[in-house]
Amino acid sequence: MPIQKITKEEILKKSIDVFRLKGYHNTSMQDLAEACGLMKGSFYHYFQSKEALMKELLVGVNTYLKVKIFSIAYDSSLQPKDKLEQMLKKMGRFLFEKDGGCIVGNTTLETSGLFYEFEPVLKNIFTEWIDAHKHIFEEAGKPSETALKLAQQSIMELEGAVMLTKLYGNRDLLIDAFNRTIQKLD
Amino acid sequence: MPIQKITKEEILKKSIDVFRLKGYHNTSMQDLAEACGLMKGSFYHYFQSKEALMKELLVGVNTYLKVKIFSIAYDSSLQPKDKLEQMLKKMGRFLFEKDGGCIVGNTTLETSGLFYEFEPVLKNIFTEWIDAHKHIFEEAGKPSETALKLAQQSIMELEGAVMLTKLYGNRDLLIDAFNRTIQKLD
DNA sequence: GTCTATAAAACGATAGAC
DNA sequence: GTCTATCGTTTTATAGAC
Repeated sequence: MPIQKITKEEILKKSIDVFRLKGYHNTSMQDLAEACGLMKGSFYHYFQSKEALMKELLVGVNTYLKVKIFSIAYDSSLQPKDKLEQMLKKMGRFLFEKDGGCIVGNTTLETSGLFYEFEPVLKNIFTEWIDAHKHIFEEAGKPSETALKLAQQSIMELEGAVMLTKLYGNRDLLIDAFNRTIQKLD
Repeated sequence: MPIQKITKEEILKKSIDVFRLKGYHNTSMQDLAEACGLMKGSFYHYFQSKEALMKELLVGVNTYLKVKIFSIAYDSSLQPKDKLEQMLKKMGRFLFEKDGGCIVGNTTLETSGLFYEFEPVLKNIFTEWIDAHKHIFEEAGKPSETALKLAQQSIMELEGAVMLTKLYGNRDLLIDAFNRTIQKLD
């Protein structure tokens, strides 16, 4: 029995870094293989196709965000402002951990309208993200409709900030966006 | 057989539609050729490479935006609010004319950090866009630093709105972002 | 004949898949 | 490793306009 050099989870983790840096179409199986220390053919023992790999990766990101970040919005031991601050702090780490910006935003712009395979999970991520912010704004006393608009606005501004941060290499733009999101609680 | 089927300008115009729909890497010379009614080899009569074609295309977009849209910010016959409304209205037409969202935002997320060839023109577009908004906010009485932040915030929110509009197919998100930009004048 | 826009064919490289 | 398809690109040929 051959030894297992790498687990499926480790492949997914390494692949995120490559995809967020190079994009979906511009990343080859060869690129992923090199990042994982595998022969490119070996990938097909773990995943049916490049598309299936990307889809599983996005589902994993969805789970991570839901469990580790969005869940903070529903933690009853925290005040609204603390919730928002903690969420944004963790989101900042998620975005800045490696170069390349936001894998969710990048993949959305690159594939939505083309690959119906990715759309459900991408929509789910943004919907849960918006819902989490909405919940906090409601808890802070905003009417439901207002809370929704503020939440949508926050997420749009963050994704736009990530875009300009990636282009200009200036993280202050994202910090500003974080601060404005917190000010929306008032 | 006619000696010229298409002009360089027409090629650029048709290519924008393909690139914004399919993205840069996922668009093949074959795709562009079909959109233009040419053989793919014939493209090299007009452009040195796919990269050179994209760069010229982006420079053309920059010129279009500068002349047709950003210039409104400096039209002395208009009030600040009218300027902003006209700019956003024209930007909306530019974004919704065809499917695929914003060619500038799409290309930024797909190529910045990878292709240094595109970065100068992409940066220039965003800088001129932000400057135009900043100018209007200053004219409306905002201090320079405040005007800059409001301008950056507006552009980030618009690009984020385009992203979610592309994903959800719901243009109301962009309309809301337009309206909030106008409200920032108060 | 010369010039030019296009077609046609073929190149080496690399893609995703097995 | 090996397949086949397709990528971006290059080269060659051809069809009109002068």
